[in-house]
Amino acid sequence: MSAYTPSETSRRSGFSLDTLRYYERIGLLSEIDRTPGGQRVFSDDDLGWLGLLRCLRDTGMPINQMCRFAELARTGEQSIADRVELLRAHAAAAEEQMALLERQYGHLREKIRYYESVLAETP
Amino acid sequence: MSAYTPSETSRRSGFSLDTLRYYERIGLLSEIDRTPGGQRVFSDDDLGWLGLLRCLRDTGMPINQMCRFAELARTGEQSIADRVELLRAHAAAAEEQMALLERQYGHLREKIRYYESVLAETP
DNA sequence: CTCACACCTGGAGCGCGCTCCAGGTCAAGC
DNA sequence: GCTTGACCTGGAGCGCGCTCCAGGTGTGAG
Repeated sequence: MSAYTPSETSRRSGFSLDTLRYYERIGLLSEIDRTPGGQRVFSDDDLGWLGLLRCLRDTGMPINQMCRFAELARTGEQSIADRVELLRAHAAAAEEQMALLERQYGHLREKIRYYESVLAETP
Repeated sequence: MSAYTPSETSRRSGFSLDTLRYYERIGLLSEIDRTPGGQRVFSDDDLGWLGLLRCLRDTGMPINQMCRFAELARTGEQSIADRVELLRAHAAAAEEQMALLERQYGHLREKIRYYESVLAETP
């Protein structure tokens, strides 16, 4: 169970220092340890949680939904069913997003091929 | 070569009326026909262009890059090489985005499975 | 002709997700 | 002990991509 400075945590999580503080302010991060002087000390658990937040962000979950998830997580084991439901709903949204992205990516490739054919015809 | 009212165009393109006007203002749409009274009349070409814009948006291209693309498109055939280059760069970005999304989606599914196993153990 | 509703313009406002700042405090190396 | 650089807080500001508004005009049905 290591301890990490804010900058180390930023480096490892990929969130900026400001973002880490912001996340704490809005309740996405809670109970972050402090030195006697008041500076944050992050734990492996915190890094794990940040990894989950990163995963949710990268798959397009809006902040307020992440807050809801964090809130559930704070209530302990009893909320696991709710949490898994939230994650499943989000996974479904991510699937739709991936499908849309792939479809439009296909159109994009078509468009590129079309332009290439125009280029080939008039050299 | 049909003509479409703004609301019809909105319906078909999926962009709101406000967005259509906004796109015209910032130069993403140009030369939109008008009635003698000043109301917009969209053509099939416009709809096609809007389809392309939709594709670029959905694959995450930022507005200012789309503006650059639109600008190139206005200069005619001579810019096709530049346009195709821009699209290829964007396609590469979209590929990265898809890869990230899929990776994180995988983590999400793992997390869900983990929660499900916790649920299964303590019923 | 009238009415209702779609549309027009310019500009302000908004929601999101950070990011930056001022003005201070803490901690580690010399 | 001093310096230096990392860190603290509260709050303001920002960039993006729209979205909304007020106040007015166009247009098509009846």
